[in-house]
Amino acid sequence: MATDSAPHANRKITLTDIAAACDVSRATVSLVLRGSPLVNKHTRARVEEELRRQGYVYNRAAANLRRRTSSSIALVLNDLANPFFAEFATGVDEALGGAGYVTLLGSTGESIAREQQVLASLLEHDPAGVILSPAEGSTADQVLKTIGMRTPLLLFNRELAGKASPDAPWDRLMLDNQRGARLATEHLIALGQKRIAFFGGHAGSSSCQQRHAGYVEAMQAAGLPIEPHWRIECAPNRVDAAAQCGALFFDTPAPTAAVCYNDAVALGLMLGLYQRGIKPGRDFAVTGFDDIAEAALSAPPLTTLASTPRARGRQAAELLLQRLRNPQAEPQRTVAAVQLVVRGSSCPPPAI
Amino acid sequence: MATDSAPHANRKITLTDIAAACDVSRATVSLVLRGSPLVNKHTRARVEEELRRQGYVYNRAAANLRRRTSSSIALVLNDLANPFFAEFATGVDEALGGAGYVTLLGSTGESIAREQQVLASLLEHDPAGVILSPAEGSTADQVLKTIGMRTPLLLFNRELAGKASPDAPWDRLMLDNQRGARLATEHLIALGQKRIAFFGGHAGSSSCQQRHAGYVEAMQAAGLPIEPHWRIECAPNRVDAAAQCGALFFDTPAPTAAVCYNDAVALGLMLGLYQRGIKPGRDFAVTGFDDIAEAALSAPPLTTLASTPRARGRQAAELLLQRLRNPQAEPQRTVAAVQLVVRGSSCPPPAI
DNA sequence: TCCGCAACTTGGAACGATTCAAATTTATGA
DNA sequence: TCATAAATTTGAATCGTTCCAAGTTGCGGA
Repeated sequence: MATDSAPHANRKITLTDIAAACDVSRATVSLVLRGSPLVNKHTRARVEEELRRQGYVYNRAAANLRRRTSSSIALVLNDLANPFFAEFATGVDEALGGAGYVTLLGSTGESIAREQQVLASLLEHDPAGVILSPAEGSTADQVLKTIGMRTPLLLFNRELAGKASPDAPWDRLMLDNQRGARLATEHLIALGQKRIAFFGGHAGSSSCQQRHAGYVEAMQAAGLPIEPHWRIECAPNRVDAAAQCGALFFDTPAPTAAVCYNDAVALGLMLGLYQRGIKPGRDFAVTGFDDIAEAALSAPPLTTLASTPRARGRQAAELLLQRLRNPQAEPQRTVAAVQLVVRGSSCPPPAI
Repeated sequence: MATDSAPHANRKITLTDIAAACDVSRATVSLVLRGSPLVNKHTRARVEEELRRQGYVYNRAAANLRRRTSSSIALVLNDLANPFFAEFATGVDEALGGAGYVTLLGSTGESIAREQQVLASLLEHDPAGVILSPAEGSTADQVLKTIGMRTPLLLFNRELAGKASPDAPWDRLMLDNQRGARLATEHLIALGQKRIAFFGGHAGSSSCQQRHAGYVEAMQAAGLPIEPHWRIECAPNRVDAAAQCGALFFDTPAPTAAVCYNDAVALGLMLGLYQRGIKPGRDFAVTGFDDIAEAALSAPPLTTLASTPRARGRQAAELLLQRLRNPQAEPQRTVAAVQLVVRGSSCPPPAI
């Protein structure tokens, strides 16, 4: 039995309906809605009662139109299905929700064409700002063309390609990939490792380049040799990593440790090692990057770099909100620290 | 060097600007925008050129206001950080994007209070519909109160609690938990297993109840005994599952197989088995539920039920879009089939 | 009694689009 | 050449809200 207060109506209740029912003007109802101190206590009570009674729902779109404001932020991700970005999105939504914004979601699946479409479509909804983790190969010119200067942009995780990129007028939040990989490498070196490979990722990707640079930095600082064929590329997933494992052992002496591009690659590599009868964490040291949920639960648990994606999401949202408050400030580049988490997969080299 | 066509302007270009520049009325520009055949070919070209030149961006909010339409759908998830839901969200966004809708995201983190807030906030943006995977314990009354009848709702994954729920007027998309667990159990029975436990999950959760029911169904159909202490509860994660492993072996003869609540539990159980020197897939059969990414990569690979969350996301979007096209149709309850994926973790019982 | 002031309240014009009936221009045929 | 039909174009109202200038009311003091 439906009560009167749960109307089956499909026509939506507006300010005008409430005003008519209370015999006041729309202006007054509007003031009540926004908690203005101007309205009489008694009037306010009457109006609020009526709002409740009729089940009024505020129409933010109309208000935004009139006030020339916006209460949404577009979040465009290259791969929402990836747990890292799912966590990131959760953090973004958390922080934006707290600030009264709503998240417009767009997932591009690493397709540049779809990125353009998604951005264009979301922009029509007039977001106050955009958080973009670009698809691989996405260029600054493209993004500049669709977003223009009309909406503040915060770039996450990857730089845009193209010569326009370096001095493009947007904010950035990046992970400290280089330092992270350096920490991992230094950790292995401190354990006594000398023959250390860099395993996984595509040399084309900017994050892979940065991580590799950190590895090189630590190796050189320690005066250790960097064998070019100890940099092994593979797609950033477990399956391909497991398949490429053999490439580590083409020549002797083979490496006894590997700094991996990320956790997925590291877990895949450990799988591949097992299959060859090599026990990671005892015969061979492995480090990852990201600290995904499984890292702590693998056998052995994975030494890796925690980037706390949810916190990064919150941070991204904060940075963008800050930009909205202060549109004239200089573009800002923020580099988020990552933290080395030592677990069982890293070990000294086996005694000869 | 910024060109004239990439204006640094912050004032937004509207129909009126274009109309003025082309010396036509706003009505004409509007017709051009929507590709009406009414406008003269020559006029159209002129207007389109000007649109491009000024970098006009359509204001969908204004159009929606006037046309009393909406071009967004709210997606509210109990746990976006969970890969299952991240995949689901990706599927939803994919399908909605294709249909010209934009996704308004909300994540509730299993908090009922936050669910209310998020729903209320998203509703103010006037979505055409809502897809909700409710937080555990969320009730039909609450949801009915915030959403009312004003917006079509599609419920995913979980039923709402409360007596109002059964005949509440919304559509549902559920997984076929019962049949899935039955298939897994039947598969084990076909392998010759007789002593089969049901492992993991909270007996309170509706999905766990359904899966358990499927297990019972298959056992009874095969005339096999169901030992009450062979139903072992644990939190749906690896750590707790591994810890509870011992409970399987309290009495003899112990079970030789387990139907697990989900993959996380199954993987944890396998870990626990290893620790007791029992080799899953040889000494003990294990099945999971969900077919998460790691299921195929564990050792042994996990026999499980694939629920293809991305496809479910697309399906959810489709169902909601269908409802929008036909608001008067009867509420629909859809049960998505799950598919048994046989891998190495299921095996015959060890020879006596 | 009248004025001034505080405390409320309100009409009507925006915001950026769409719609439709009506106006205008162009084309057609006798 | 002119009436008429066809092809374009347009003015003004409208969606649901906000904002501002101006209006109303009641009250205390001169």
